[in-house]
Amino acid sequence: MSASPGKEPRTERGRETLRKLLDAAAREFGERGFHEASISGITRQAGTALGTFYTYFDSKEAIYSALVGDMSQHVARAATAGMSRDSNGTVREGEALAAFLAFARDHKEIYRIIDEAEFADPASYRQHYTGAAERIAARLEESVKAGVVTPGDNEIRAWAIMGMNVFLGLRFGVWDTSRTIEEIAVAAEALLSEGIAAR
Amino acid sequence: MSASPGKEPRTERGRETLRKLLDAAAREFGERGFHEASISGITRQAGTALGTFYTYFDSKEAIYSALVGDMSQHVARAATAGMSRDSNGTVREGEALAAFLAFARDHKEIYRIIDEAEFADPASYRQHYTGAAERIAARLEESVKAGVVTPGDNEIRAWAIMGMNVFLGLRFGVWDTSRTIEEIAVAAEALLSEGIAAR
Amino acid sequence: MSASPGKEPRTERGRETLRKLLDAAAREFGERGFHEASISGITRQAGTALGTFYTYFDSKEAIYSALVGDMSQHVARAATAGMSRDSNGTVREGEALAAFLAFARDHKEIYRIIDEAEFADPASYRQHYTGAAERIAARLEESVKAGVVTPGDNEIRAWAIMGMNVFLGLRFGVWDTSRTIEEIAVAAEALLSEGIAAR
Amino acid sequence: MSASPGKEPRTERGRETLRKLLDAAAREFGERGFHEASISGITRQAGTALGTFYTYFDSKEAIYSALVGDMSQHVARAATAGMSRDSNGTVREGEALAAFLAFARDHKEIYRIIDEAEFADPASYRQHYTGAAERIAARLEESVKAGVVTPGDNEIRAWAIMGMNVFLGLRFGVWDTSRTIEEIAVAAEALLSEGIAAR
DNA sequence: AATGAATGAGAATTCATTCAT
DNA sequence: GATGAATGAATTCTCATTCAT
Repeated sequence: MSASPGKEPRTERGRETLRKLLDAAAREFGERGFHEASISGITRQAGTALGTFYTYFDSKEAIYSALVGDMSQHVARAATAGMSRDSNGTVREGEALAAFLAFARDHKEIYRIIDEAEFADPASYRQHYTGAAERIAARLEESVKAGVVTPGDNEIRAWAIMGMNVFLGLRFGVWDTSRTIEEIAVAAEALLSEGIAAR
Repeated sequence: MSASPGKEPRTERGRETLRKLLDAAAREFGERGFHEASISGITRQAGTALGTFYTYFDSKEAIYSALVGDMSQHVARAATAGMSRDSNGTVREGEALAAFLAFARDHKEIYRIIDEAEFADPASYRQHYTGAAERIAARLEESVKAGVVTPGDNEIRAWAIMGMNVFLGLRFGVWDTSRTIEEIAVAAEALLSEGIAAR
Repeated sequence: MSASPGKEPRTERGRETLRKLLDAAAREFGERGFHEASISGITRQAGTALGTFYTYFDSKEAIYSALVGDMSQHVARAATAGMSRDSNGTVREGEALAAFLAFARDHKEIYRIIDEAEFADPASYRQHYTGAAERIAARLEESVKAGVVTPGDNEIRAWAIMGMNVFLGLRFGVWDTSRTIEEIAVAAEALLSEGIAAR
Repeated sequence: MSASPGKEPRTERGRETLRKLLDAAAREFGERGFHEASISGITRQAGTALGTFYTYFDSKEAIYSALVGDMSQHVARAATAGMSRDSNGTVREGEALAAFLAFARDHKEIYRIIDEAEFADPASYRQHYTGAAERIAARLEESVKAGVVTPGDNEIRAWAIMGMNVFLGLRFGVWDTSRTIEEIAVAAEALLSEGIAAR
């Protein structure tokens, strides 16, 4: 399913091996990073022979790309899942941030894998963040229509919000977990809804 | 000055060679990224012999570290230089963002170099962003005292603002320059000062 | 029939598969040469599964050998077929060359396959050229008896004639076809019958 | 001198190493053929480290190409050297053949290296044989002017003569040396000067 | 200080062949 | 007979680092 073109497994046994390889790759890339990771490390963790890797993937880049795509979906799903059905506006963005922070704490390797794509697989990296920004912008659009968000340039806002989330996730999700997620999310939502200028 | 300890140049000629190596390294790392870059690529661009590299640096990591430190200072100086003497509060942050965007457009390699440090030299990466966040937080503190910014958790705010800046810089500084810097800075400052919630 | 010993097909379906493999091998070896050719390339072109190859052949060498033998027969038959029933002497050799040139133009892969056997399967190579030389020598013998060719060392002559044919075939059959076959054959026959020394 | 571009040695020590590599390559390719030969085999025979190979050559193909060029010159020089100062016409061609046969007997590896180039490095192969044919054609031209050779298509004749020589060299120079060189050369010259048709 | 040759560990990739289904 | 997944040895090539001059 995420094998290289022409290398899709045709039997059940093949599908199992492919899955083992992808799982092993997530571990290997997560632990060692793209460049330090090795195909033989992946197959060792997967419990297959070295050559088996090439039954399903063309190269190290190919499996990495497949993986980034996979994980990008996971992150998107986690953020969406964190939003309550009927919230909108800055509240909804706060929920998304909280969900993202929780996800980052649980899946530190995903952070590493997606962000290293900026250098190892730029196309996937761009696609991941462009997609995320578009989803935020679409939510803002909706909220503007609903009258809970002021009109404005939602593309710029979306990239600003995403940047906030990513850096808060790195700082308070991955590097240091001594603060509660609540705390971070509340502060960020306040900034987002009312700004910080004294009036 | 940024040579490895014990390898500082002692003559004028030595200082020149060191400078040539650092400039060449900025180009090489900027063009090819840390892992694809090679020492021989650096010395080729510097016009020196391969062995000369080790007269000034202990390793590839060492010169990379030196470079990240260098660039980190440049970025900080550029942001500071963009702020007018007597501005404060969100206005000052808007000016810092504008200055940063201008710098990013002129020095696209900084993203490649500083951000890849997350994987190639995590200590420098952390130091760069921690330093930047501290400077933002300190400015906010001042502004709170001056009464132009509401009291709040300035550490969280600082990381949020920094994230905004970094992603706006990547999206509208490096990837696509069809929007004016003004436009971006104004929208970001509005978000920052008043938020986006309708009242 | 040309399968490896003990692997001859026993059913009609088997005979078809064998034929598909041999045809595919001619294409694969012709296009890519012995070393670049791969079993999987052969089975891909044949439209069979990889493992099926080993139902009929013991190894890559085995099918290559079978193929060289096949082609060797084709070449011999083509040369013979070009000779008119009652010609002899140098006329007959001229006809054989013309037939060979026509064959080479139509089957450029034979050079690639037969000549590469010098390195990939020396026994077959030797057998091919020794056989061809013997046939030429036998024809010369006949012609000597018929009084149209002067007595002489027909083994040496046969190898000389064969060398001529092979290089004229490569140069004017495979590499460049701007000259007519007639032209080449006439010039070669003249050389062969009267030599080139002025008298 | 025959290193890959940009890899020419700059010191005496370098020139020595390059020479060792080329000599080792001639042995390795001669013994094992292009495909069976390995870089590590070459460096083992040369007594250098594996990596040293890449100080001078870009690839296995590159050193092979350099070698074919080298050997092509050797062969040409040997054939020329065998011709007596004032001979011409078919006599001269007979001398060239005798010289070539002697050379082939002494340097069987050269035969193998140049002929395998048809598959491993076609450009060099073509260049080698095209050059040889041009030299023969030029000699014939001269002899025609001198009145010792009849006018005719000297390009076709040259390729025919070259083919004769190559196959006689393979058969009676490399495969089997039970006949004397004299014997072969005399028979070939007779064929060439008077042809074999009875009159 | 500068030079550039030498080193060798390390990694990706290929592919003939085997074998269970 | 046919299938296609699994195997792993073998090979090429890279490059940071050392060192003699």
